[in-house]
Amino acid sequence: MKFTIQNNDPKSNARAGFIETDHGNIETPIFMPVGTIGSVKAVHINDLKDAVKAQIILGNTYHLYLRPGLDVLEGAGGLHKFNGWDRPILTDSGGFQVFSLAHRRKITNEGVTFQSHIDGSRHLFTPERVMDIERSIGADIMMAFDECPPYPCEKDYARNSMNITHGWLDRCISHFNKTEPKYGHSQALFPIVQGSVYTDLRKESAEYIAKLGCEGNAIGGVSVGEPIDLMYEMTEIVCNILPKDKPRYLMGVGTPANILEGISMGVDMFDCVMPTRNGRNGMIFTRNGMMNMKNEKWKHDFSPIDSESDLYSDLQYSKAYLRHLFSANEILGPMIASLHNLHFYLWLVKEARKHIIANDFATWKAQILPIVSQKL
RNA sequence: GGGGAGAUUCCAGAGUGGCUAAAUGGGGCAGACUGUAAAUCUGUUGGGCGACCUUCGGAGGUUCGAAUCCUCCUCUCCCCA
Repeated sequence: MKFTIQNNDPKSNARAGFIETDHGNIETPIFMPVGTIGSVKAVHINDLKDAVKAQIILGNTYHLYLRPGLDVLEGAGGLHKFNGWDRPILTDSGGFQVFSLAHRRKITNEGVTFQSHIDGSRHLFTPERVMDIERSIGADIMMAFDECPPYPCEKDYARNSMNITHGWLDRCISHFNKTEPKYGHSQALFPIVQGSVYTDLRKESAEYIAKLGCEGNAIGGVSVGEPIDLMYEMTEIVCNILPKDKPRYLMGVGTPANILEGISMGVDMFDCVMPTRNGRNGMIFTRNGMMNMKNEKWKHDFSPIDSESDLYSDLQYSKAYLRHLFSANEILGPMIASLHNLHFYLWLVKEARKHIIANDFATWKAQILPIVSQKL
């Protein structure tokens, strides 16, 4: 994996670049659709490639390990072959599930004992085990196994959690270096900065990770319910410490506004369930603001879903029809909305990239941010 | 023609003397959603939007008090001829 910066925005820390992987290049800043269980919910691979123009998607170690399981994934020849996505894939390590499935796990220095949310069976995840699983999945970018602390979180807990994450990280790197990719393409390992909302912990964690010289670095433990200003504050602190010549990944973020702010702080990669989950729940993001397509106000609005978009379905279907699909609980509604939202998110980062290269990102951001954030 | 059951708030459907503006479900309306246990979850749904007023087929009656009891009327459904 190789990261090249093409241009730095003169008035912010935003930068445009590209990442080269064995499955193709990724232009940054980039948004990565989330495909937890090996599928970006409600969206076909073909649409993801041709309509959304997604460049990289996510998978999740914990979920894929439980189902379909490693025998199936290895039998298929890795996740790329299994789901037909031949572009880059990033796998989250299951660290977020340490947080989201908090009531069914136990954390020790050794690792985490999980109880499966599917059948209640117990599983032990250690850093070594997670590296092995991510090797079996075959992601181009593997995330280190971390603990994502909740918010709010006492400082003592946050410090201890950060130290555990750092200890696990050392073991991840060591095991990563001892093992080989299984499918002939190279894999990179990204460590994850933690430290909750405490500036000194965040600095300590970022400095710890900056020294390791990994191929890319991630900021975790944000977007877990903390005030947005705190998220921005932590992101900024960490970005200023992480190496400039390596991609920075802000995990789990976020709204269009969050992404624009993140880019201006120097973040290169984002992922979030919001475009797909909110899409399934009837909410769409557009360059003119956010719309709840279930609302009565669209009932007789026969104009295209998004007339400024170049996505076929945005022009083909009307707002009234999309509202009807949601009212009738038709599966096509979530499909159209998810596709639309992903297309918009990818459009947004592509536009941002264009303006970074044109040296007017900050101006453009100031202009578009209030517009995309409003409710229609 | 004979016998029986029933009419409840947008719909379906509980309720059978006061705790009932009325269960529950559906529908409607609105909100939430940030490394996905999510095609999910939450709120609200007579009016005035205060301690107030009008509701449970219609009219009358019993009672301190009725959606709930009585009388008549209207309509619906079922069974037997």
